[in-house]
Amino acid sequence: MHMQKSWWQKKFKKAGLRLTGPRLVIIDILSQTNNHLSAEEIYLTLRRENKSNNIGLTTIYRTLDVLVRLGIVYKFDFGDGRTRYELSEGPNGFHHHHHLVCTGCGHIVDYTDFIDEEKELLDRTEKGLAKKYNFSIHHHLIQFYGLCEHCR
Amino acid sequence: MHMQKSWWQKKFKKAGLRLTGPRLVIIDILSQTNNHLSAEEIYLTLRRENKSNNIGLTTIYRTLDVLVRLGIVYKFDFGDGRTRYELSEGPNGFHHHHHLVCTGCGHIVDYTDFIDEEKELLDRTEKGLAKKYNFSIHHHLIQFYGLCEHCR
DNA sequence: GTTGTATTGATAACCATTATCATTAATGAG
DNA sequence: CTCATTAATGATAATGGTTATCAATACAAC
Repeated sequence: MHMQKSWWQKKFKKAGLRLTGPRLVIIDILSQTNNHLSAEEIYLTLRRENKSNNIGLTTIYRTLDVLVRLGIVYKFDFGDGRTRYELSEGPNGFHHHHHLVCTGCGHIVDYTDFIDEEKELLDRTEKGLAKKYNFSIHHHLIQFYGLCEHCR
Repeated sequence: MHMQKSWWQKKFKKAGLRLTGPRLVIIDILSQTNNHLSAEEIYLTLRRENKSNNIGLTTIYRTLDVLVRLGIVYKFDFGDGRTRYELSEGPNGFHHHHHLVCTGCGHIVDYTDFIDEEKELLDRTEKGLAKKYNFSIHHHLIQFYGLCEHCR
């Protein structure tokens, strides 16, 4: 009786990488939250929840790197001096969104409004750019910056 | 016989900031290039061109910070571990563009294609987001990532 | 020119991230 | 299941971009 492999387990297999304890735990942490965690936040969450008290910070960084390379996790810079990460796909399938960043308090809004319109234009732009500049384009980044109601 | 004040000189005045030698030189460096310079690159360019051999790296960082606050310079993270800067407006007026980033070699293409279409959608999106999430939005960031022909 | 104060520069400190390397554990063969 | 191979881990130290400190300097208003 075998458990169904999840989407990311398949990616690990295909890349010839091992499915280790720390990697499972880190993906678990990321799948439990809607926040955009930094490496240190993942590390602290791990300790707090006793998921596995002895995963080193180094391993967190290395694992995140692997996850980004496999496309399982997206990497963001919101300007607060630390890199932040989020799962590219939730348990219920893709959940494509962009970000609205408050430059006052750092609050992040994940918005899905306008995504369809944006997507249409982005696809077109992407194709045009790829052809004109001879690039193979993998992904894009859209962020809006401003002040939220509290920081106004 | 007075020299006409440039657009950024007015911004300094309005903010009550002094127009110092180092600040003039740093803006000059930025206006001489189409590249996206890091603080250290500005520092080295300065030395190389003997613009003023004794401007400290600290001053570069501080000045860039001021310039960003005044909206004279835009700040970017292209994923190579150093912040990069470019003038928001060239000597010939605005020159709005977005960036295409090669994740292989770090090469950056400033593209203006599709900007008009993008602008229309972005304005609309911006208004919608501002209203729905009660933000005052100041600027946005769009980047495409991929591999250039050499890194393919 | 004088003066008050913002700005500067040398230095040290900071802190997120990466390199090192001996130890541990996932995986596949038998 | 057991073993051997080798990828992965974790403690520690190192790296490197950026920021804090503080005495010295220079801009700008009078």
